[in-house]
Amino acid sequence: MPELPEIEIVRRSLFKMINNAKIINVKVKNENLRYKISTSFSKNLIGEKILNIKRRSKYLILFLKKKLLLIHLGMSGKLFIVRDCDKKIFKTSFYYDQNILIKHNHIYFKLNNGFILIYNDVRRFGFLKLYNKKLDQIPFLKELGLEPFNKKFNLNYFKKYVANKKKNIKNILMDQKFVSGLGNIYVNEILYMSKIHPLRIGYNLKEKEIKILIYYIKKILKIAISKGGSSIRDFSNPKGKSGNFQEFFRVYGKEHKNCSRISCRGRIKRIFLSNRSSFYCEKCQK
DNA sequence: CGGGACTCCTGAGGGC
DNA sequence: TGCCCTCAGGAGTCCC
Repeated sequence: MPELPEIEIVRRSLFKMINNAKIINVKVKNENLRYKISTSFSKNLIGEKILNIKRRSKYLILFLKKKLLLIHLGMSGKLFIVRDCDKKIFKTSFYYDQNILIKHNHIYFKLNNGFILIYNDVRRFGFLKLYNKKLDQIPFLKELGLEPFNKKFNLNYFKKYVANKKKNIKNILMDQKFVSGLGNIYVNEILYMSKIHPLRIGYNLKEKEIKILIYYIKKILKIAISKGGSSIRDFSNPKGKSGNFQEFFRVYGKEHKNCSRISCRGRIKRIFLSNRSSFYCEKCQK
């Protein structure tokens, strides 16, 4: 599901509602996520207070007193916050919200502020891991490239990385070791806005094009965050509110439609790169 | 190195 | 109605 803007929306929502809360109970309904939840997971979390909530790339990090809880939502992971008014909620891996069946609740965190935090994940590609380490010692985070909003993510960094890369630009932008937080939707949108073809080879990019790419990477992510992220299928923040950046998509999912640029009106094509859909305008993306 | 195929998993949507 | 197929905001591995 989620890329940087969606994770940032989730983080802000969590921060408002559960920062400083104490975890008073944890129930694991299904330990078979991407990585198996360890048997000591609940025991190690009960009694801990949430002291801060940060985002790095597509990861959420809950800071506890001496521990860190790392959360990755994979493709379909969600965090819900519900009022702790239904005593039955801990007994099942589903519940009804306004008569809608919510399935695939895998972990419940009962908090001392009247809320329950729920980890829900249909496809179970996401994971949660508890660490006694410091942030800079966590393997998943150590390998990540720069955040797009980091000042060091600039022309020099980009040029240097791309200089002798034979990779195409789509896969370069998708590579979390280069720039972290972009995923399939936003890379499609960024390349479209930059008028750059997804198959362009890294070392062939001109300085001017790199500048444009950097500009749109930051700009599109910022706008997406301001719109509450993208809700195609069913992304929502932990309070259940959807984002609406999907209404502003210019290419993603627009195969066979005309380019939205009035001066172009070319056709939007779809190709597959590394098994992922790539949408682009065959006329204006060079 | 790079890219394609395939893996994890469930469900929505289209075609017939 | 149902069945079969493809595809899905991620990311890793294996193979050529």
